[in-house]
Order: sequence, then structure tokens, then C-alpha cells
Amino acid sequence: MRGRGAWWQERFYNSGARITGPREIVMDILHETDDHMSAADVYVKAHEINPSIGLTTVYRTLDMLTQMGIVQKFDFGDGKARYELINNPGGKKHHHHLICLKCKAVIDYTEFLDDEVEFITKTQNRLSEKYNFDITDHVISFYGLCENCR
Amino acid sequence: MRGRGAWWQERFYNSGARITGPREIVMDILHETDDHMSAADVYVKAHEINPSIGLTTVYRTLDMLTQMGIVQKFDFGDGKARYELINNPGGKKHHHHLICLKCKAVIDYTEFLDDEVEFITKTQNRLSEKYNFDITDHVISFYGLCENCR
DNA sequence: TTGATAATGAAAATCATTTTCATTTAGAAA
DNA sequence: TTTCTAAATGAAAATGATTTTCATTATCAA
Repeated sequence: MRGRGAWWQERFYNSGARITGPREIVMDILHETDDHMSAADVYVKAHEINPSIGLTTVYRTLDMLTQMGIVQKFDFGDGKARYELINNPGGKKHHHHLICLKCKAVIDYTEFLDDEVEFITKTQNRLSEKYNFDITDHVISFYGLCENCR
Repeated sequence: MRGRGAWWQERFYNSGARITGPREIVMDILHETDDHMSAADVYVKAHEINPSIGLTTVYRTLDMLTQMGIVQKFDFGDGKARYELINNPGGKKHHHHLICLKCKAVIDYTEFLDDEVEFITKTQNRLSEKYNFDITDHVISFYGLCENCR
């Protein structure tokens, strides 16, 4: 299943990043899950595939992917960062999060994105022009109390 | 300047939270700044006012305020959480963030909120109904590379 | 095939945040 | 006002995620 899509390899190349075993494995793992994975989660899976991979490398790879805009890093308030592929062809759809402030439960929602696209596109264009930012991504999260905690 | 607004004291009361010296000081500090303060930042200021206040209490207070929806907790990716008052009468306006993935610079923007209000209100209503969530807050952030890093 | 350099892994270091626990305090009740 | 009890506090220790260091290895352009 390795090398399923050259799409990211091309992006690595364009960034001057080498394509290595550990990086391929991390990309595979991210492709294969629908979860919000922490670095430790990725490490555990990577370790099953190749026990010589170090946690440090997982961190470094996830960080690099985040900076390249391939991965999105989230903080749900439970003390560890979570990572998700931004473009996962055939994978999880674009979505946002509904986060409970008390129990930290996270609900992914994909509804109501039509209105969002319109709003985000417009705002993003305005912002990138005004602040000369190369915007690659956005986050929309709603916070509150879930039905169990309210 | 203490006790400037009873608004939060009432909310403390309604939550069964006691109004204590340390908590008043933390609220004052949050009222008086426009920055995105970390717990350590708040601690330093609190310590100037009353050196007996402990960092632990600052953390606990900020956490409580976050759960009460008085404060919003942010993660800009630099490893420490930031806190801002959500309703600061006479203070900083509602705003969102533009965050550089490389240098972690944060730009606050307040423009283009008219479109946002419409979009957010609608989405929030739909979500709270569908998922039975008591939504108190939202975050919209844009990520990318700032003009120096792009 | 080779060499420069990027990437890696293990271990140690860092550092934000949380926990523990003995002490103090707010504020309801008497 | 005084008393009483649960909530709040602070210091210190513990935790745990993430980063740094540095010697070794591997990628890939030439």
C-alpha cells in the first residue's frame, strides 16, 4: 500500500524534504485512520510496522507535515496535540469540531458546510490580501457543554 | 479598580464559586490587558500585586474561568496555552486569529465580522439543536505563512 | 559509487501543567 | 458576630508531552 499516492511525495520534493522510510510510514498511518491521533498514537502504530522508529522522529515528521500544510494540528484541551491529514483523497471529509469544555468530548460534524465555504472563501481572500499572508488552512471550532455535561 | 464590574461576581455566585482575593486579581489582570496571556504571564503580574499567589492557583483559576465561559483558551502552537476574556466590557473587541505556522506570529483581526455573525449564528443554532450542545463560544483561526516566512 | 548533508534514534533535558496534601479562608448558618 | 465546614490555596513533588543533543545512518544529487 506504500506510495499509494505520489501527491505528497511531490510536495516533499518541492520542499526539499527527503522521502524516508519513517516518513512514508507516518503518511500511511495518517491515511489509514479517521481518528484524531496524538503523536504517541502514531508512534505506537509506526512501531508495530517498524520497531526501530523513534518517537522523536514521529514528532519531527508531524511537525514538518504541519508546516507543509499537509497535516492539521489540533488542541482539544486534553494536553496532547492531535493530527489529521488535511487532504485525504478517498478519506475523511473536511469537517469541524464541537468540543465539550468539561469532558473534552469531540464531535466531528460535516453538516452545514455549504454556508461555510462561502463565508470562508470570502474572508480568506480578504485576509490574505490585507495581511499578505499565504493562508493554507482554517479551523472552526465550537465550544460548550455536551448533553451529558450541561 | 477592584470589583469594577459585578458582572463576573454574579456569575461566580451562580456557579457556586467563591470570590477570593486571587480570583479577583486574576480577573483584574485579564481586564487590563489586550494581550494573549499565558498562565505564566498572568502569574508574573499577579505576583507583583500579591507575592503570595501561587502559580497553581493561577492555573486553577484560568481553568475554572474557561469552563465557566468567561475566558477563552487558545493554542497558537508554541507550547503554552493563552487566555483571553470573552466579554470584556470596554475592552478588546471580538476578534479572530491569523497564525503563522512557521514563526508562530499571531495577528488579531476584527475586520469582516459582519459576514461572520450571520454564518456563525446560523451554524451554531443548527449544531446546538442537532447535537444537543450548549454552545457558548467559537473559534475561527486561519493558518498559513506570514509575509516574512512565506 | 560517492560524498555532502539531511534525517534518525536514544537518552537526557525542558518545561508547561497537574497532583498531593497540609493549611487557610469564604461565607452560610447559628 | 462567631462558628463551622467545604472550598480554595500554596509549596513542593510528580507528571507527561515535547524538544534538544549528539553520534550514527541513509538519501539522493552529482
